[in-house]
Amino acid sequence: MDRRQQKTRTAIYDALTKLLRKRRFEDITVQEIIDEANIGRSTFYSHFETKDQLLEQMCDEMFSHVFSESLMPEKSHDFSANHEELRSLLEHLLWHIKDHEDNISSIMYGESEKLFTRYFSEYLEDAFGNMISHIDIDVSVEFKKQFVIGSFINTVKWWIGNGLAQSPGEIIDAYYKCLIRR
Amino acid sequence: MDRRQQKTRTAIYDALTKLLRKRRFEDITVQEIIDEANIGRSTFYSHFETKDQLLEQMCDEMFSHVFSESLMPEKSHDFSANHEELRSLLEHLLWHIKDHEDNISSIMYGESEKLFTRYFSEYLEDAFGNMISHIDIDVSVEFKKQFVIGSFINTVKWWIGNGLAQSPGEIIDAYYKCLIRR
DNA sequence: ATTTTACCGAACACGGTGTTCGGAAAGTGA
DNA sequence: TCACTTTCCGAACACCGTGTTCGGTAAAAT
Repeated sequence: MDRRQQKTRTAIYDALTKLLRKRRFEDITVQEIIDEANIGRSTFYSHFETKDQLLEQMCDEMFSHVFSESLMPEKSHDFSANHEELRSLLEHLLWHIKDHEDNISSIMYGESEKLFTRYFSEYLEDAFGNMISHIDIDVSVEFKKQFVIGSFINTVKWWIGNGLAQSPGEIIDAYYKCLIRR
Repeated sequence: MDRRQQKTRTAIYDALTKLLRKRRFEDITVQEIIDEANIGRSTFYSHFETKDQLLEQMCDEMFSHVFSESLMPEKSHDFSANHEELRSLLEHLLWHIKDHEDNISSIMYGESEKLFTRYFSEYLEDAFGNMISHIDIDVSVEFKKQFVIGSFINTVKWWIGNGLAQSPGEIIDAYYKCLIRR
């Protein structure tokens, strides 16, 4: 693969990441990205069809790394027997997020937040999967799913919004305490 | 007050409401609103400085009605003694939302969802207020607040997203079951 | 050395936003 | 009814951001 392509690609990503630290994606102009990345206008458009596609691809790359396969449990695994395992999976995930703090914090404001929520939901639906059906409350499965996953994502967003002030362990702890109430 | 003003104002609101049923606010053009409302361009801009201001004012009016003062408990009221009271307050609130189903459902997609969340948070912070500090879990007050309010808003969003399929009572029921776990 | 590929950037077409202004029409008050 | 005030109308305009085009240059691949 041509080195030139890689260079401009990362230049664009870096430029956008930097700009996202100061304003929301919607308010950033293609011209600004171009200037910051120090590339030509047509070069930008030969890499990305639109500004939105750039964001989508950048998020794609990042989130697929954060939620990497290595973190996924076996589909068939049964967490009901062992809550500790799910717990450590989630904590692991938060550590990954912490690793990408810079990028993620930038992305979490404005329109791009929704991409995060989408990815996160999909991932967690697998992660929580059969654990949810084992929660013994007289409420529809759909509602339970919505509640458990929604409140987790919420918590993570809150955590990120607060600048990741707590450790992943503390967050999972608090989340579990609120959810399980032993 | 001049009848003409009222007429164009409601014409604009109605037009936007109608258009919002089909696409997101970001994708709606001022020209479309004007055509739908059947008014002149400069008339639109004599009522609203920008397209965004229109949305904001419309939401302002609507949400302040949904979360109307009549629903607010006394600031000093202590819900800890009587969960039933908070419960009926929340159910009451959901009925109000159901009354405005048309408008709210439209607004809940796209950028405008955030306005809803903002209003809702502010309102609930008052409503839940001192109830939260009485939840006996070893977790910071900030976290509890985030968890309780966040999961409630989440639930309501989910409910709206599903076309308000359940009754307000059912929703509050399920929410309480998940939150309290007696 | 030749060919392929990527980059450059000025110029352009297009579409949406918000402004201006003179004239028409509707409301107000005597 | 007549003057007057307010609102509405809409065409024309300036402005800005998006995405395209194309001839030329530089870098990489063979």
